[in-house]
This record gives sequence, C-alpha cells and structure tokens, in this order.
Amino acid sequence: MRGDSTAPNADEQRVPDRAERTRGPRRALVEAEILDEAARLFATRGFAATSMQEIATALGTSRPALYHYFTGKDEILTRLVQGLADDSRRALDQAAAVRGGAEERLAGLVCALAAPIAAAPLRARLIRSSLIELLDLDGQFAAVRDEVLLAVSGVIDEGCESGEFRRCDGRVVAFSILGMINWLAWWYDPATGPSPEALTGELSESALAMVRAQTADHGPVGVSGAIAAMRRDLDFLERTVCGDGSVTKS
Amino acid sequence: MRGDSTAPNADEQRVPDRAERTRGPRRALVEAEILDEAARLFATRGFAATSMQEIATALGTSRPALYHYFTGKDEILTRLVQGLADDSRRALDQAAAVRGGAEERLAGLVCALAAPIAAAPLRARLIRSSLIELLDLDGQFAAVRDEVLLAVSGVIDEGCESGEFRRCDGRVVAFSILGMINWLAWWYDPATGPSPEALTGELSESALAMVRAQTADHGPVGVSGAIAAMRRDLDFLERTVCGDGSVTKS
DNA sequence: CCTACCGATCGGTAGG
DNA sequence: CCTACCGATCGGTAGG
Repeated sequence: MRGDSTAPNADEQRVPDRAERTRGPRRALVEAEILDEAARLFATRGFAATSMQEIATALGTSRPALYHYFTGKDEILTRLVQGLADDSRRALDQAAAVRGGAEERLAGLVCALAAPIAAAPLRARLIRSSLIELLDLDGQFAAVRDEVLLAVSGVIDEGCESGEFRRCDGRVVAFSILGMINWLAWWYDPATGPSPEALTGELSESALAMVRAQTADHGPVGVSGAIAAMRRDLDFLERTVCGDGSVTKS
Repeated sequence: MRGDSTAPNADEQRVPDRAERTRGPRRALVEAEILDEAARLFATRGFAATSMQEIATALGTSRPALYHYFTGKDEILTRLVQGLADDSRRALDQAAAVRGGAEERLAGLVCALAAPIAAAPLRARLIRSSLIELLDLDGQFAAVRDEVLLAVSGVIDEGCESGEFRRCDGRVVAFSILGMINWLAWWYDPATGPSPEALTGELSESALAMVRAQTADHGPVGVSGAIAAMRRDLDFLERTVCGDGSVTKS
C-alpha cells in the first residue's frame, strides 16, 4: 500500500498543472472548467457532433475565447483522454504495491481500476466514444491499455497455475473483468446507485468469484459448456506440459 | 417453446424483408449491402464523422444513389439499431424457452445475448457509439434494454432467494454480466480469438461462477486435476449426446 | 477576449 | 410509363 498520495484528487492538488506552472493559477482554473464542460458534452452528444459554440455557450463565453486556452477541439479531447490514461497508470501503480496471493492482487487491480470510473463515469465514457474519432489518440492510449490487460490476465494466469483459480482462458476472463469494470461508465450513477466504496467492493467480489476454484459437484452446463470446459483443460495442459509461448495464439 | 424459427440466420432467409416484399429482391439486396458498409464505417469512424460520400465510395457508387434507398443518413442508422434491438428481442425469446433452475436459465440468457455480438462485433458497437448521436433512437431502444436488464437481474434474484446463488446485489451483478457480454464488441475478433461457440461457453461459465453459491474446499488442481476434469466432461458428453439421441446444435 | 470572416465540406436534392 | 442511377449544385454550418 502506497498510502493516499496516489489518490487522484490529492494528486491534482499537490502537483501543479502544466498550465499552472507556465501561465499561472487563473489559467489552470479556466482550463479545468473548459475540460469539465467539454467532457460532459462529448460524452452526451459525441465528439464530432459537439461544436465549439456549444461548449462556449454552456460556459457563458464566446467561441473564439476557447482558442485562447486550447489550439482547437482536438487538443481538448487529447487532454481529456490523457487524464484518463493517467488514471489507469495510477491504478496500475497502486495495484502493483499490493502484496499477497493472486486473489488479493486481483482484488486490488479491480478496485484500483474501477474507482476512477465510479468517481467520474461521464468522463470515462470518452475512452470508447472518442478514441474512434481521433485516431492519433488510440496510439497514445494503446500502451497503457495493453499494460492493464497484461496485468489482469497475468495475475489470472498465475492464480490458475497455483491452483487458487479455476482453469480458464486468462485472456477471455481478463477482458470479461475489464468489461465489467468499464461498463460502469454507462450505467453507474453515484447519486442513485450504491456508494463507490460498496460498488468497488461488490465488483472485486464478483471478479474473484468468477475465477476462484470451485468444487466440482456442479457439472458443466450443456454440451457447449462441457466442450468449453474441456477446451480450457486442454489449453491448461498445453501450457503446463509443453511449456510456454510456443503455441500461443496472439 | 417457439422452436428454431427464432434463429437469426434462418429468420433472414425465411421471412422476406420489408423492402423485398414491396420493391423486389434486387432492392433488398442493395439495401443490405449499404447497411453492412455503413455499419462498418459508423463503428470505426463514428456516426457524425462518417459522410455519405465515404459510404458511397466504399460501395463503388455515387452519393445520390444512396438516397434512392434511404431517406438519409439518419434512416440508415435507425435501421441498423432496429436490427440490433431485434437481435436482443430474439435472444430474450430464445432464453425464455429455457426450462430449469436459475443456473440453466442464466446460462441460456448469457449465451443468447452474447451470440449475436460475437457474430458481428462491429455492428454491436453501434449501440453505445450512436445512441448518443441520434437521441430519438434511445427511446426506441430503451424498452428492450430494460427488458434485458430485468430478465438478467430477475433470474439472479430468484437464484439468490432459492439459495442456488450467493447473496449479492442483483442489479449490480446483472450490469456486471451485461458489461462482460457487451464489451465483446470492442475486443473480440472471430478471426484471431476463440470460436463463437467456445466464447459463449466461456462467458456463461464465467457468469455462473460469478453468482454461484460456493463451498470452501477446492477441487483437485494441477495436471492430474485437469485430466480428471476432462474425464468427467467426456462422461457428461457421452451421456448427453449418445444417451439422449437428439443432438442439439446451437 | 469579441466581431467579422475565410476555405472546405456537410447532408440532401434539383433536372435529365 | 417504370426503375435505377448520374453530374452538378443547392442552402447552411462546421472549425479555425
């Protein structure tokens, strides 16, 4: 545990923004306002369908004024997505500090990844809805996205081999857990739903239940379930007996 | 039981399209081509960022020609989303025919909901990326979306009360399972990943593990455990496929 | 920070 | 007369 120095809110207060260092606190404040309003509009209307005029009107200012703080619409989106990438990186750092078995480390990952999404669901929606529209961003975000996937699938594979977890396709289950987490952005409302703490607890519990080794008295469900189970077992045997990496499908 | 008339592929062949009935088979074919190309472009570039010219160019035709088949860009998106809504409704019908305990019914729901997404991930992305941009569609899709949520959370609550499932927040877990399923559209590639059948099997297995009431003792692990598990699965398949006589092909 | 204004391009439709 | 299109251009509006 690294303590609360990695908490997003504390971080924003402690480390001065780039804009604050170069142009003063006033500019940083206005930029934050613009980013917040733009995030809300991009998330609800879409990036391409949101005009700079709409952002200006929502802020009670003129459209050209926005160009004093940002070079254009693209830079606003870029800054927003960079903030989301920073959230993911902080979550990885925080989860990497968790010691213990595969269960504890997976729970730490789920909580750390889900917390920033639960804190600002509207912003989190931007990842899927606007990486499409500004293709340059996808390259910037690909690195941290791959790291997240590797972290989750890695701890699942470890738990699989140690026997803590049931035999499963680490990649598919990792995507399933990430889907469970990321989907938060499209349904969770802090105002009407459970508290963020209760939510992250429930999610990590679900993720652990998903992979935890269980007793064998429940047979596989249906023919497809039995075939899927045998396929998992074959994959597991292949990895264990034949070694690692030689026959993996990317 | 409605029988196999609810299978998507069979349905398209058996029941003539609206366009086919009114304007002939030639028109229905062209409309399907336009819809397919538009879905690909909308999913990769976004709805607002895709021009009618891009759709026409990709099809090797002129832009005005598109207006002979559709009144405009909005109608193309509307038709696409209606097709996705129909998929969800067919999935609900198919899952409603499954008899058994909460486990079997939940597995049926997961398989039925995941199958059309696995079959056409690019199309499925439209739900999230373009309901934003055409607000009228959200109202049309809200009904079936609520039905899906109620079906999943309902069967979870039932399993909870009967003791089949662990105590959990049915709403949160339902959204988690739906997130796991819907996220498929953003990572699953039928060309490089597991087969759709293996995938839906894996997903329903994960969903069941997520909610199943668990016991404390762990099953056998390691190579011998995997072999023992496969022997159990083979026995199950033998009983099901050879004993029953009717091999259900899903 | 506004007013004024640009080159480019949008979705949709005319006549033939 | 029908259908299935084409080349050219409409009025508005986008980001900058």
